[in-house]
Amino acid sequence: MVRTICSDKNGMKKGSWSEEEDNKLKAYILRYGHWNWRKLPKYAGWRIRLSGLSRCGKSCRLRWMNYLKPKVKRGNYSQEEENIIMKLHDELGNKWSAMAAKLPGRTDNDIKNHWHTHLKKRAKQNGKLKETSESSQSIGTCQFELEDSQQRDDQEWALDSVVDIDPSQQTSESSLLQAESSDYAFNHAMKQNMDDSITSSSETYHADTIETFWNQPFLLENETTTNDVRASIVDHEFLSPNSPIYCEELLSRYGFYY
DNA sequence: AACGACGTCAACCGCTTGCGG
DNA sequence: CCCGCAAGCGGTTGACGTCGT
Repeated sequence: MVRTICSDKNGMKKGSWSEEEDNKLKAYILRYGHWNWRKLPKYAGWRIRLSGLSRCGKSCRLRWMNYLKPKVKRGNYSQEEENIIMKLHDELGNKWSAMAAKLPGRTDNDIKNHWHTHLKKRAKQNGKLKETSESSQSIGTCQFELEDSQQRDDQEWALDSVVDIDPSQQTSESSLLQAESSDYAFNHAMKQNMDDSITSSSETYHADTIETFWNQPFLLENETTTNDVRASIVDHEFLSPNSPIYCEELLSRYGFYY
């Protein structure tokens, strides 16, 4: 199922991601944001190719978007989700990203795969059914159900944006959503900081800081205190001082800090 | 048990789009 | 307006799993 690990001519690793790489990428993005995918691995691992992340930016982006990003659901499609995908495919064609936008937690890649492996056949069968019996009552009923479920899902998903969390955490989850919606501003600030850092006279210091990030061992929640972590995050110069909520939420959501 | 055919899905590739200089 | 770069998108690949013979 997974590709074997190999390298391209630039020494960039290809193939399946190891757990360690996942952890590093996740930790890096949670800490610094993804202000520039192409430069991410450069800043993150270029100087420390042997112990860092020797992946191209595209690969990093894909891994994050399809696998590591919070709230990404995989597999176990519900009947309603499948119905919606089929309906959307009817309307939109192979616009996987547009479909993903309407199916929170699902990625375009995942929907595409699910379509090709499960739903395409069903769609063909339905097509045949339609051909043989345009006015078939069963299909009419089916379409009603789809529209009905779509409306219901739209409502539920609006609420479900805050999903599978315990009620005591809902406030912070909402805050995270707010923080996520300001990703652009945050990433822009990050980029500014990074660009400044690279071009400034203190380049060595910043590069070393990032290098340290990749080389230092992961600290699990029980190895540090929340206050220490909070202080570490807020004190870190790469983080926007304007996004304490973001920091707070990373902690409450992931419970760790690298 | 062995083997081939088929299914699944993570990851890659190349093209398109959008944006800033 | 043009050019270059980065991100996004959709098609395709390929390795592993599963099933049938």
